[in-house]
Amino acid sequence: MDNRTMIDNFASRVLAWFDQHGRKHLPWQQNITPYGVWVSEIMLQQTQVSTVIPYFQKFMQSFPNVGALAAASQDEVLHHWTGLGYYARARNLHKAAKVVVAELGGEFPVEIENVMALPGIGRSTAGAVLSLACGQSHPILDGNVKRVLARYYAVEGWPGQKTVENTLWQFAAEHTPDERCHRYTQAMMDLGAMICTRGKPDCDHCPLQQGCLAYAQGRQSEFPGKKPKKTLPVRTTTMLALFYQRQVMLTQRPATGLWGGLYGFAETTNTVEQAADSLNIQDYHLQELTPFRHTFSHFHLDITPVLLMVEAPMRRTVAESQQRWFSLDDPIEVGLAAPTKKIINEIKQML
DNA sequence: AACGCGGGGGA
DNA sequence: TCCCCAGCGTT
Repeated sequence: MDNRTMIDNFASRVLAWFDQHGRKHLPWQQNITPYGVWVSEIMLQQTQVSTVIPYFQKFMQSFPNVGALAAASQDEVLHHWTGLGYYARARNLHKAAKVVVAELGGEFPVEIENVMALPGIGRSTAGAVLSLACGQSHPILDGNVKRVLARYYAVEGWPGQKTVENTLWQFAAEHTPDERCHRYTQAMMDLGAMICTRGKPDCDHCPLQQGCLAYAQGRQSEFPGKKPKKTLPVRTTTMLALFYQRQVMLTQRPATGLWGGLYGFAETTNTVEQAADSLNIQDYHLQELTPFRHTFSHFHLDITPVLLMVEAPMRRTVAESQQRWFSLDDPIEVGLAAPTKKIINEIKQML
């Protein structure tokens, strides 16, 4: 075990700060349930609080409990994730809900090993849910906590490196108290989000200023260490917005990989004429839309969208059976990537 | 244009 | 076990 006091000096300063300044009125902090905290933590994994809030509220309205989520279709779940990004999070959340219903009697597990066994939940998210929703004492290490600890201890190196991450986990565990762990977990996230920010940390109001090595050395901006950067390759694609009687044709993408399970426009790296030919389109009128760049973590995608107004809907081959026509007059209730939505909006503007 | 974000899955 | 992958908002 460890030899930490129940609440060490570090933790007590963090907790006292939280009592005064911490966030206590976030939507997932009301009527706290493991399910609600779980959903919020998954949404928060790569996304800031202000972005998450409206998504969380709509999600919880549509899927108020784990049973409702498990019973929903994947399209319905991805639709609620449209615009949030990292769509594997939604697929894993949905998959995990089905596991909870099918194998755990609909009860979210309370053993950390069982929580971590669910798809999409690792050590940090498991610790966050169990401490925030169940009052269990577990450390977390999200981006906020990494920043706070890397600065406090002047931890050199990029946290994506295993050794650096292990060091940070050790510090995280060392300070996590047995008592008031729910508030401590929330406090560390708030501290990173509100005080110990990436750009301009507000050290004057930080409860950890005393003892912070980065502050003492005036090196706040050097921690955490930066990810080694590489120039992103550029890929190009032409997106074909097939248009017929105020409807656009979208195709569901494969379940895994980029934009997995989302609906998108037909794409080609050939000419529009060749693409139209291979889609069995005989007569059409072409209109150029606004090209733009969409950037992923690994590459830039330069998108040339074209509006392809067809005279008749093509017959579909078996391979194209994922194709569906969506009316622009109705809400599109499937998952859409941001560029797809952007193109649809441009088309709507023109109508 | 650069940056940062948790976890999955393949090497 | 390591390393690559992923989509946005923010700065």
